[in-house]
Amino acid sequence: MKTVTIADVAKYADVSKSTVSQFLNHRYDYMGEKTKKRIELAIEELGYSPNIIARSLKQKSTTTIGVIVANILHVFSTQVIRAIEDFCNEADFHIIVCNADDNPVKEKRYIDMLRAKQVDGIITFPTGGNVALYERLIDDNYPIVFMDRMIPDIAISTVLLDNKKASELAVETFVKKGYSQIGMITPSLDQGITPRMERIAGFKNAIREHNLSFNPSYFASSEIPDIQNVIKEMLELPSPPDAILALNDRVLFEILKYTKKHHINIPDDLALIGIDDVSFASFYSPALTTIAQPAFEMGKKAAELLLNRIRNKDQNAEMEIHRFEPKLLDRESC
Amino acid sequence: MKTVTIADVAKYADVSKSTVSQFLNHRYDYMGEKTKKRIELAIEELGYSPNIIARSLKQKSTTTIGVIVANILHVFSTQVIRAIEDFCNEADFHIIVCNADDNPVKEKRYIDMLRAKQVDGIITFPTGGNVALYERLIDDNYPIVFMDRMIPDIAISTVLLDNKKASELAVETFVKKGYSQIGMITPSLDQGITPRMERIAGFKNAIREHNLSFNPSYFASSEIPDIQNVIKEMLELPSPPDAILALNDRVLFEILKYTKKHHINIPDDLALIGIDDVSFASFYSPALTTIAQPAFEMGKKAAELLLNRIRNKDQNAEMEIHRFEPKLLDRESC
DNA sequence: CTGAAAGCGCTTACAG
DNA sequence: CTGAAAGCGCTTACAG
Repeated sequence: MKTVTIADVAKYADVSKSTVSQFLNHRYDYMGEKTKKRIELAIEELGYSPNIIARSLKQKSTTTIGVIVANILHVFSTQVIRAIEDFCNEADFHIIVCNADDNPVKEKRYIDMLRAKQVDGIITFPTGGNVALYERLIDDNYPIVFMDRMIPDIAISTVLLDNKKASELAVETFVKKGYSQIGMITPSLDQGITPRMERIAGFKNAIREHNLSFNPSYFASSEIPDIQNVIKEMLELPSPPDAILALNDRVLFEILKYTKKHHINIPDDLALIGIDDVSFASFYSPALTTIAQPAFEMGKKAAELLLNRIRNKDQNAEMEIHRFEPKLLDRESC
Repeated sequence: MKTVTIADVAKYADVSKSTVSQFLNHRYDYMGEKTKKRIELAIEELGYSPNIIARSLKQKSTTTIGVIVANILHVFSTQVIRAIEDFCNEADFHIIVCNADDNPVKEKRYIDMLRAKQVDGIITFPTGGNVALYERLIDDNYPIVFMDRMIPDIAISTVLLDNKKASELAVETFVKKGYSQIGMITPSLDQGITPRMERIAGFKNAIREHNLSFNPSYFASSEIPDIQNVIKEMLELPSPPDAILALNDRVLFEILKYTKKHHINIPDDLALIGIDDVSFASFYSPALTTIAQPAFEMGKKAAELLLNRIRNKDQNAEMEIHRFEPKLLDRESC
C-alpha cells in the first residue's frame, strides 16, 4: 500500500492542501473550474482515497456507532442489527457490533473501548449491571440509546416492546378459545431484565382481568439448560395447565422439544403461544400461534433516535420511551 | 464531555507527554516508581481515557476489522460473525459489520469505505462481482480473507465448507436408506456462488457414483419467491422423486411449507435432507435429517487467518484454502 | 479564488 | 530516567 495523501494530490495538481480539502468536502463555492479539474485528475491518477481516521481526529466524529447486543445469535438481536445497519448505511455510518452476553463486565469493557475508539454513539441492550457507568454517560451527555430494556432511574431514551400488552394478547387469545388453566414458563429472572419482568406482570394482570385466579404452580422459570425439568413438573401436575405461554422463543423451543418427546398433542392436550415469532412457525405442525415483535421497526427507531441525537449534540436531548405494539399471529397451536 | 488529553495528564502529573505515553504503553523499563504513581493518580483524578483514533493515525492500525456478510439475517452468517467477534475480542479487535446483500455495488462501497476508515483487514463473503477490486486488494497486499466462496483466479485465502462432500453425504444417506429417485432443489444459480455450484457438482457426482442416473427433471433451481412452483412441478411429475436434497436452509423451509400445505408425509411420501442445520430440526415432526456446517469453527479460522496476516504485514502471505467437514445429523426425515 | 499555518491527540526516535 | 520536537493525514479559520 503506497499511502497517497492529500499532500501528494496537492503537489500533483499544483495547488495547496487546503484547496484539495475544500474540493473533497464539496465546498467549491469559489473554486475555479480548471482547479477543480486538475484536482479531479490528480485524485484519479494517484488513486487517492482520503484517510477518514485523520479526518475523524480533527472533526471529532467517526461516523461510526457501537451496537452492543446481548447475543447476536438471538434472532431478535439479528433483526435489530440489520435494521440499524440499513438505517446507518443510508446516513453513511458504520456499526461496530459487540456481544455482551448479559455480562456487565463485558458490557463495561465494550462501552469503554467503544468510547476510546471515539464512536459517535452507542445502542445497547443494557445488562443493568453498570448503573454508575450509565450515569457517567448521561453526565457526559454522550449519545446513547437503550434497546429492549429499561434501567430504573436511568434517563436514557429506550426502544422496547409493549411487553405487558404482549402477554395480555396471549392470555386474551387463550381465553377466547376456551382455555382457562393458563400457565407461563420463563427463563431465569435473576437479572431482572425488563421484557421478562413486564411480560410476567402483564400475564398476571391479564389472568386477573379475565377473572381467572393466578395459580403459582402454573408459573415457572429456570435457566434454559434446566428448563426441561420445570416443564415436566408443571405438566405432570395432578391438574396440569391446558395452555402455556412461552415467554420467548428459547422457552418455546424447549416446550416443543418436550411435547415432541412425550407425544403431547398441540393444541388438544396443550395449547401454546410463544412471544417472538419463529422462522418455522407457519409450517410447524401445528402451525404455531405467536406474538411477534416488530424488530425491524424497533431497530430503525433506535438508529433514528441515536443519529438525531448525534447530529444535535448540543441540545440536551429529552429522554423518550418508545413502546412498540406486539402483533398476534393467530395460527393453529391454540 | 470535557475531553481530557494526554497533555492534561502530563501537566497534572508534572511530567512530559512522552512519559505519559510510555506509561500508557506499558514501557516502564526506565520509569521511576514515583513517576509511575504520579501518572497513575493523574489518570485516575482526571478520568483520562486515551483517544484511540489519535493513536491509530500515528500507528496506522485501528485494531478494527470489517466483516462483510451476504446478509446477517442468515443463520450461517450470524454464527460466523459471532465466532469472529469472540476471536477478535480476545485480541482486542473490534468488528464493523456490513450487509452486502450479494450486491456487488454495495460490496464495493463497503470495501472502499472500510479501507478509508483504515480497518486493518476485511473478512468478506465475496459477491464475485468485483474482480478488479479484489485484484487491487492483492496488489496492495491488503489483509483480506474470503468466507464461504472462492472467486476464480483470485488468490485470496478462503475458508469454506467441503461442499461436494456435503452433497455426497446426503446422497449416500438416501441410497443407504433405499431411496433411488433422488432430486435436488436449489436457489438461483445466476451469480455462480461457490457453495451452490459445488453442492450441485457433488450431487451429480454422487448420483453417478451410486450408479443412479441423473434425471434432469429431478433437478430444479429458482429464486426463493418462485420456488413453490418449482417444487410443485417436480412433485407432480408422473414419477416424482422419492427423496429431495435441499441445497440450503431457505430451500428446506420452502419444501417444508409445501409438504405441510399438501399433506405430504415425510419421509414416507418423500424423504428429505437439508444442508445447513436448522434451529428446529430436532423437534420438528419428523425430526429433520440435516447436514451441518461447522460455522463457528469456520468463523474462528477466518478470524485467525486474518489476524495473523495483519500481524505479519510484511510477509507476503501464502494463499490458503481451508475446507471444513460437513457433518451428517441423522434424524427422522430420511 | 487560493495558500500558509496551526491544530486534532497521540507516538517515537533522539538527545541528554 | 525523562523531555522537546517532529510527524501521522487531515481541516479550518484567516489572510491576501
